[in-house]
Amino acid sequence: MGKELPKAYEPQEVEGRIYEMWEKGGCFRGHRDQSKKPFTIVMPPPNVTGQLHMGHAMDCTLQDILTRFKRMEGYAALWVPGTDHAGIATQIKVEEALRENEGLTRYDLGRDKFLERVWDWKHKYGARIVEQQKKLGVSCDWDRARFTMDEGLSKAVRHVFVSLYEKGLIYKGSRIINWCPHCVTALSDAEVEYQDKPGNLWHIRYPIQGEKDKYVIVATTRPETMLGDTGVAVNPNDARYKDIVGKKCVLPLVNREMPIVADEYVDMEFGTGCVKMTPAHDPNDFEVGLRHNLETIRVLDDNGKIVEGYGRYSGMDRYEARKAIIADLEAGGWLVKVEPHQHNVGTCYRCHNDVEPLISAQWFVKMEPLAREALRVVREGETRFVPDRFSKTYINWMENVRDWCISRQLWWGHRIPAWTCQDCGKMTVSETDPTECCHCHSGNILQEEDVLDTWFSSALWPFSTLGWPEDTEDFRYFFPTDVLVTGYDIIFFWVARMIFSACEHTGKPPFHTVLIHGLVRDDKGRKMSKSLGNGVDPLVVAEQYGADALRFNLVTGNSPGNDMRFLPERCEAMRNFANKIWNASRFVQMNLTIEKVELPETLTMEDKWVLSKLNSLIPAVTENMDAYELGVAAQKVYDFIWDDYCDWYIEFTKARLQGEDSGAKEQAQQVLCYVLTETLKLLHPFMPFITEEIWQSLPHEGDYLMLQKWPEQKRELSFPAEEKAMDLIIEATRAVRAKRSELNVPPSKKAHLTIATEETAVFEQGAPLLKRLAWASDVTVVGMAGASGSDEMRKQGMVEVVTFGARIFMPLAELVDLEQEKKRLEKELGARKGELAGLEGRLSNPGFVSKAPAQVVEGQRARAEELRGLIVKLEESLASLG
RNA sequence: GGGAGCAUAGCUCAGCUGGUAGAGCGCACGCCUUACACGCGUGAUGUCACAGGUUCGAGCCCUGUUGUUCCCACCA
Repeated sequence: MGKELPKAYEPQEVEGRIYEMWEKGGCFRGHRDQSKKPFTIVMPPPNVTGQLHMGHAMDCTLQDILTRFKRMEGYAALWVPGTDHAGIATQIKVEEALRENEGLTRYDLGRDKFLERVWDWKHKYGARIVEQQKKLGVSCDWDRARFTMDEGLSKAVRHVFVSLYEKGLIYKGSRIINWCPHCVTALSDAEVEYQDKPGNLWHIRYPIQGEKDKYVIVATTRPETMLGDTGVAVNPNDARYKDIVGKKCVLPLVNREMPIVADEYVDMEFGTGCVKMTPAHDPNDFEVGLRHNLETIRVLDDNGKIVEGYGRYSGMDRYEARKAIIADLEAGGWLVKVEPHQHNVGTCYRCHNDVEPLISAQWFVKMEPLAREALRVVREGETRFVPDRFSKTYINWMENVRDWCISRQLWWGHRIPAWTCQDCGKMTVSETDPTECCHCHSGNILQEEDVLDTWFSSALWPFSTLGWPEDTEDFRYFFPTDVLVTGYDIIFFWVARMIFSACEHTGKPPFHTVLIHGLVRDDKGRKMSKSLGNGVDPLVVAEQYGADALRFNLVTGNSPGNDMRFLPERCEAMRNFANKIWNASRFVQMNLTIEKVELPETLTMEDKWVLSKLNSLIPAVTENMDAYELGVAAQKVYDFIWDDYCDWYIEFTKARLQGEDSGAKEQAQQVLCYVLTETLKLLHPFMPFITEEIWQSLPHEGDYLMLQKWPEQKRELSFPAEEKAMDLIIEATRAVRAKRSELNVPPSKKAHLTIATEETAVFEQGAPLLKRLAWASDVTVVGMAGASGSDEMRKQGMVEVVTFGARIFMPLAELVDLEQEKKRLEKELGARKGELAGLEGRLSNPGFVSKAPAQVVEGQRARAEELRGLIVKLEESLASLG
């Protein structure tokens, strides 16, 4: 207490210190407490590859707000942090570094040595992420931090794999999958991003066998795949090609004989109506091939190069081969025409190179049985998306989901726990490393080389982090978790998979609410990206404006699920807000004489007004929080602090604080402190640092603001009459100020106010407030005893201001331009009459009176009554001007 | 080809279950009114995309149109 505070808030000085205090105090720890309800959030684990970006900052902020709110509400709050090993992404990074620094590939090092390097990387960057998160003020339980490749989580992965395998829900098979030749691995469907790219449609002539000068003309966007063609298909209903179905054609350049088949798949309208079939490199062709027994011939190797056996093309990269093949087709007269064609190309979500569909032996999760329950829990509302529209996205995806390719040809990840016997060929799948074949007991077994999709382990995150599959106390108490907060961009990758995984393995959906937020874009609305160089580093912003300002920026001014633009000037505005609170607190602390905050027995009108305002703010904010309308909640607190507390209440108290009456002084201090303290609690989830810092320096009980009880509405602190009365005072203050401003009277020039009103009691009480805030030398309140008094004052050359509650006179008439004043009055009168006419129209409408809620009708009646009174006063005032 | 979002003040956006529009920034004028110039006071600015409909009443609900962004989908 009594500590001298700097004039401007310095977040850099405060934040680190406060965070350390919380950590030391164990404030973040989630304690199992049977007397409390748990509230659990698991953090979407950031990749160990990178650093925090603005999207993470938003994601963390939302989670932190919810966690802090629930913790204050009395829940046993637990927020589990962690990081993801991010298979492909991390492996690529480490490989790049290896190549750049040492000119080596992972193969040069070998699997074990390479993995050591990745672990080094993980330790370095994983720690950095934690540091960054702490700067934002996240209140997660660091003791429970997990990594997807921790021993416990790896056990969970093995357990799930074996369990699904034994249920027949995991299988290995040769199917068309998406292959990234750059990352040299298979991808799941979700990992392919489709982009419209300009390309060509090449029309190629395939001669019909045994018939001179007869051809079929096929159209293709990927001519290099022709090397793997094993047929041509036409639509069975296509009259043009009826006669050639069943015949054979010859593949140019390769001279392969291929059947011409009829299949419904072919669209007669597109291209020439003839389609070359490449079953090994196109998912549709693969299907057609199955129906017609076409051969599958793979012509691209894992690196996207043409395989052996194709002469000069062999060894060529796919793009090189395309050029060469087109050139040769042209030279041979096989190329009929080329037309530009926009087409949808699949690209790798990690490296953005074109993906090649190809046949490969991979592991899959059978989705149909798992999707059933995952659909049910969302359809029946056991798991709810906020905003609700995302449940449609989810359902639509889940309804159409295909089997999930989970094997990756990488080294970094959970190695597939399957061993093939070199003697009998049988597969052993086991949670613990087997020493012999489960079938023939031969010791000659070899483990699969591949690892699992990163998302296979993240899918288990909500329960694997709590100790599952062990039956741990944490798991029993904290699971299912409550809210999952994430961006809409990973609903398919992650949210969907967590839901079906939890349903399958724990029998429960992993959380009851999925809070979806949008992307943080740059100030021009573009995605922030490394290549554009338009990314804004949250830590730089936090350093400059304070983490609280950054957090407040990220949660206000946007609505759930929608993207937001990051505008630096908004950070400035939020920093100004922080500073405003800081200075309000400095004011409260100046000459503070109380040591304990207790509301006094007797309260003034303005005390009751502010308490009453606060009292209705509390449930409003709480309701918004419960409805996940965090931005609205924050905005309400902001408005209360700036408008009600600072602009009005603090000003109201100055008269008492600077007066002689020590009792009144103390009373004002009590109310100031009380309201500030309660407000700091409401603001704390949004701006944890500054609120804690201020709270610590105010009279308080308890150790930490962050562990205080969330405010509750109190019936005895609701004062509607005083709110109304103060409205009159505030309105009068405004009216006087407006008039003075209009007349260009500086605040230093005080004027005596004479207030004619029917609410004499209110204005007498409010006189000291008006005197101060309306820059009056003195205030005299007279009754509204007829127009005579008013006329008298007008005669004395007073300026008159008319409000709902009063006529206010001040001796500034010499400054008034009569004509302008008349115009102004006429304008206001016109507007007021217009408003009244509207109201009267509505009130005389039987439909409105009978159908609208009584409360609304009553409100409008009262308003009309007020307006009538005002209009009378305005008319008189106008008349007096002649 | 399906689905979704958005269109509100000069800019960026709020607007909860329908009761006649708000914020921040910017702009204009005036202020060092002893917490704050990262501030204070006052003010200007909107056919809430367009057209219909439901309703006593629509920025908000329904239908359609236009523009725009995104997601999903195997059209070679």
